[in-house]
Amino acid sequence: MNTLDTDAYMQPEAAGEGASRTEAAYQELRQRILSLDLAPGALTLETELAAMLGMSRTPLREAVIRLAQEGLVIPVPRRGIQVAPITERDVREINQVLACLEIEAVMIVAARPVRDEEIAALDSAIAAMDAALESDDIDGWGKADFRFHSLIFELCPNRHLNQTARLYLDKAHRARLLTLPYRRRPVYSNSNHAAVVEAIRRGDPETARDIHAAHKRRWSSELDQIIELYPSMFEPGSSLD
Amino acid sequence: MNTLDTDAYMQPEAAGEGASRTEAAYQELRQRILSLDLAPGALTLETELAAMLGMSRTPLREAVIRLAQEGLVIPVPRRGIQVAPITERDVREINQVLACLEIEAVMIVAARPVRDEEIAALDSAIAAMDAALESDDIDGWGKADFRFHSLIFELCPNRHLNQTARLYLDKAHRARLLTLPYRRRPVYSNSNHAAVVEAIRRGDPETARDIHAAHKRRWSSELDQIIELYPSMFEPGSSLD
DNA sequence: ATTCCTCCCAATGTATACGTAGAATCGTTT
DNA sequence: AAACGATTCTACGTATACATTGGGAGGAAT
Repeated sequence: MNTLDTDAYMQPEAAGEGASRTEAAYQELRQRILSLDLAPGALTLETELAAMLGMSRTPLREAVIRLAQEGLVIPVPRRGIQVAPITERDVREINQVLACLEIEAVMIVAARPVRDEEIAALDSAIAAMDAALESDDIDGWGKADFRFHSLIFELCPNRHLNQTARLYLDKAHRARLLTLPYRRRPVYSNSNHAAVVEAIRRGDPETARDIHAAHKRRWSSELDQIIELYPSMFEPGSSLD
Repeated sequence: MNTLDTDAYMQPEAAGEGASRTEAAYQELRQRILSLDLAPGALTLETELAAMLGMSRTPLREAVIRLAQEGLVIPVPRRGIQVAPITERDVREINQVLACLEIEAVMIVAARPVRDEEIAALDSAIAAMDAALESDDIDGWGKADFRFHSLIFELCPNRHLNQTARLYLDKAHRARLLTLPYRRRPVYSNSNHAAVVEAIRRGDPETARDIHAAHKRRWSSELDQIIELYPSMFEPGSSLD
């Protein structure tokens, strides 16, 4: 770390102590983008971002390159770094890929012996979803649902699948932050998830796949309705045009 | 120089002459890695790579970061940039993900109207595979096969799927460069591909999916045999896993 | 007023400088 | 001789300097 004399720009919290500045910038920006704290479509200059994060342009650029590779950011030559907009098309495409990966993952998980504690973790996530539904906590429901799907992928021994899926999971989550306020209460999701877990416990890949596929198909059409109802959702709030 | 048939360009701009040094380094290194020109597991210092490409460390690092994000390279803190090794596990995982994505893609393509010229392109790739098989040109067969699968994804309107799949296609291609010399003549692949194209032409998603799924399953088991026969294939001087 | 041209500036791409940390080497001690 | 310690040296992370280039503002001409 660079702690010679003028330590004017020290970050007191610094959870990730040993992490490099590049890594810190990457995590920070990623978090802000995924949480919509940085608005989709927003344009910011490298210099501004660097200043915002209290570092020079070098580590910032490296972080941005990583984010660009993930599709979370689009460097626009002379205008700045653009936070990836969320188009209607993106939402559909992302969910299609995610569904495909997730169905595969569910099948893989069900095809291998699963420990009780793993089942318990899944059940716990479903319980959290139920609880959130009871108290009309749609945000809490979203979090629990995200946790459930994360778990599915984590239980899957295919690291490549896991890694790629997480990327799409994150993107889907970001998109969902836009759609959540407009969704009706997602009642069937929970019973479907429970049925999938049951199939996993029984070690029944085909059933798990079918249930999950059906669930995904249902969600897809629900998404279509939402998109149709609120097409303005995806208007770039702070886009250049 | 080293121009393989993988003309997978990114969105920004064609990587030709006006490209930035970062872009040039990225393309060049990527090509070399995918063609096994840079051996899996090889360690090279940033300085050496920069010198090799005739540029300073800055653009080189940016290229390396992109490659690292794709999993083609692993920067090892004090030892250098490591070209991603190819483990047996990697091969299995990559093919599993790719199969999953490809089956989805085939279904999507078959579900939408396909123009004659698109069918023709697919047929042409299959013809090239046939011709290569006739003349025992296993390398030519690999290229044509790669082209066929690329086409499948390109005909798929889902850009996210396309992009992610291309990544896995490239990785799988790299792994296949190792296994190609050991493969028996892949006779059934061609008839399967032809059947898939036929299903696509008829607009029959389910059949296309089933055929392709069966094909992928068969290939997967063939791969298993190869791996079992030649486990030494995957041990260049890497020491991870 | 609109359009085109020119000039200026600022944002980026790239090179370089610099401090730090980790590894290897060499010397010392038991 | 082996183990431990100090020292040097090297590779990397980060900051900064610099050149280029594209874009926009302003002016002139129609």
